[in-house]
Order: sequence, then C-alpha cells, then structure tokens
Amino acid sequence: MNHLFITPAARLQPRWQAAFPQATLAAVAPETDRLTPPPDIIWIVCEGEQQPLSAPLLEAVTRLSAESAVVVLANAPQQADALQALQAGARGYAHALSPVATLQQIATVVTNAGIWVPADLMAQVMGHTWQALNGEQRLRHALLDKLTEREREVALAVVQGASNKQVARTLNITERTVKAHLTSIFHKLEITDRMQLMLKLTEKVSAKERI
Amino acid sequence: MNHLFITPAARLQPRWQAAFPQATLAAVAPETDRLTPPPDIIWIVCEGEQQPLSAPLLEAVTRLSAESAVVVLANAPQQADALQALQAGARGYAHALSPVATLQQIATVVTNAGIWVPADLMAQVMGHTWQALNGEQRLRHALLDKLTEREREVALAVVQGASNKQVARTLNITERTVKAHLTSIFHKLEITDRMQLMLKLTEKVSAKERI
DNA sequence: TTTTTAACTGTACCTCAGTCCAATACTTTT
DNA sequence: AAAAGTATTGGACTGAGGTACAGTTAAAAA
Repeated sequence: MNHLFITPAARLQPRWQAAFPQATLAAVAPETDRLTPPPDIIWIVCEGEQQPLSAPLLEAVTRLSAESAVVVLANAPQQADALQALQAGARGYAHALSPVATLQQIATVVTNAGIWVPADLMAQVMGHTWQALNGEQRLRHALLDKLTEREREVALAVVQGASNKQVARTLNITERTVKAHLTSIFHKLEITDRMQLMLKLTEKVSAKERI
Repeated sequence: MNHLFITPAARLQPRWQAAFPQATLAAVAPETDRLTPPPDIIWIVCEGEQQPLSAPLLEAVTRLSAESAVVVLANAPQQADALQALQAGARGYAHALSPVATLQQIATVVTNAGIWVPADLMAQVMGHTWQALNGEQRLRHALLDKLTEREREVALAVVQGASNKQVARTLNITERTVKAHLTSIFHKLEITDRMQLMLKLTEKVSAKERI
C-alpha cells in the first residue's frame, strides 16, 4: 500500500508515521502524471486553523482524485469544508489528529471504494436530504390538497410568476375566472395576495416542523 | 459473525458464499423474534431490474434493522432506492455484484456502527447539501451584489411579501421612493415585477450552475 | 471642477390585482 | 328532491404596482 501525505509541514506527524510506516511526504500537490505509479491513497492535510479549505487544495483534490483515493485531514474540521472536499472527489474527511487505528480503518474503507465521513456530518446530510425530499413536498401537498383541481392549477401557475391574464390563456378561461379562483385560494389558505401564496408554497420546513 | 441473506433466488450467489462461507439463506423476511440469536448482518437482495425497492422489502428493512445491521444489495442500484433504504434503517446499500473484498469491507464497516453508501450517491447527497447550505446563498449574493445598499434593503423586504407602503414605513422613506428603487432593481436584474424578483432570489441552483 | 452616482421626492397616468354582488350550469352529497 | 360544492363569467369598484418625466441633494470619481 502506497501512501502520500501532502502537507506544508516539514515532516510527518508521528501518528501518521505509526499508522503507515512506508508513507512518503510532499510539500505541494504534484502533477498527477508525475506519479508513476500513483499512490493508493493521497492524504491532503489542511493546516488552517480557522480559514476554510483553500482553493488550491480543493483543486488538488479534484485533480488527484482521478488517479488515487484522496482523503482530507483537517486540523480544524468544518462541515462546509467536508462537503466541499467530498464534492470535489475526496473519498474521506477526518480530523488530522485521528488515532492510528482510525487512520488505518479509513485507509481500508477508502481503498475499497468506500467513503469516510464524520458521524455528525452524516447526520446533518441525512437530515437535509430527508427534508429536501420529503419535508417540503409534504408541506406543499398539505396546502395544495386544500384546493380543488382547478384552483391547484391556478395556484401553481401563479407561483411561477404568471399574471392573471397568462393563467387565463393557458387554462382557456376568462381572466375574471382566474380572479375568482384566486379569491377562493386566498380564503382557503388564509392569505391576502399572490405574494403570500408564493411564500406559503416555497416556504422551507422550519426546525420544529421536522419529523 | 452471523450472516443471513434474504433473496428470492434459490441459492446464494457464489461471491456471497465466498465472502461469508457460513452465511445462511432465507427466501422471505422472517419475523425478528424468530431469530435467536439475531444475525449480525442481514443482507436483503433487491432483484428488480428497473422497478424500485418494493414496499414489503422496505418494511422488512425497517423491522429487521432494530435487531441486526441491514444491508441492501441491489442488482440495479438507484439513488432513490438507496435513500429510501437508508431512511428505513438500512446501514448500507451496495451493488449485488460487489466484489468479495468489498462485501467483507461492508461487513466490517457496518458492524462497527458505520454506514456504507456508494460513492456516487454520496457525492450527489453531498452536493445537494452543499447546495442547500451555500449554493443558494451564493446565487443570492451574486444577484444582490448588482444592487446598491438601499436597493438591497428594498429587494429583501419585498421578497418577504412586504408591500411598497410597508417597505416605505420600515425604511422611513416615501412610497414613491420605494417605487423608484424597485424600478431600478427591475432594470438591473432584467425582470418586470416583484413576482419575478421573488423567483430570482429564491431560485434553486440548477445542475449546470453548480460548482 | 465637472461629471457621475446614489438617494430621494413629486405629479400624472395606466395597468393589474383583488373584492363585492350576482348569476348560470353541472355534479355530488344528503 | 334539496343542499352543497365546483367551475364559470359579468360588471363595477378600489387600491396597489409600475412607468414616464422631472427635479433636488450629497458624495464620490474623473
């Protein structure tokens, strides 16, 4: 197993050495084609205390992840960083001071096409995805179900920015009828105008409403 | 380590056998309390070619995941299936024809309280979350940066459903001035009315616009 | 110093949005 | 059969949204 650590530091942390005795060190991200054979795992160390993952590092992740499995080690892990890194193609994101056993575990997972992410990040991601897939949909449906078929059509057109006249044309009815439907919609949803309608239907699920 | 494969097939795939020689087979999902002791890992195989994860299987995942770690193996992996499975309590989702080493790796991760998901799914989910956290913000800022300070204040108030009169009151200016700002905003953003403004500023980042 | 830009206001005008009162036709429920 | 709900339209009205034209003031840039 071939490990390469990319870090501005002069030498490898003892725990990295302990985890992978045969690991090599590089100060900057090398060209991909200069590495023959490419390392099995490239560990990119993010030294920054507070500042986010730098653009060059991110670019390195993107470039190197084509050939090797890339794992980002952060001294100050941040969720936003992790998301960026993983989206750039990194296969793992962990604390730079992870214990030796964890580092080795990460290596095993990552070389087997797995992905390593901190548990709290996973929880957040799952929450977001759940919310995006179900929460908003549910809210929308709960509201739209209060409306009749025709009112729904009108409402959906209006929240896409259509004027009454445009809605009338697309539904082949009079503008007057559109107004009638809207008045009914406003009553049912207890709102006053199309702006509120748009707000209601695009509203994010607030924390307390989550399942 | 105790493995149970649930699959309609008559017998275990050779690679499953190779990965876990001591694995047992079941045609349908058994009652949880009938299994003493419960298996360490239950592998539920989704045979379907195109159709999504069936409801009974999903129910089985929910029920069995209370006692054992459940991993769903799909012949035709789909993102929606994976999310459903993970949401139902599955601890892993992988291709049914994953190599032996991968299967064993999955077992290790899953028994150690880990979660196993395909890399491409992870990338999509991460991308979604990143977008939710930052993408929208960026788009908003790109647009709002075209406006002057005062125009920004007006725009932000308007997209929250405020009328011109309300904006005027909160900013301590005339309604006429609010209109003037809005006219300027509409020109700069190349839109025609406050509805479009709301659409512009709440617009989701589309796939091609992602970083 | 002249020019530009932002913020602000006025008058007038037009269009669009929304409501009230009213009515017809059709379907479903009671 | 009667009542209720839905879809449809009309006329008249009020108010809000938006534009065109015109102007003042202050600060920043040229």
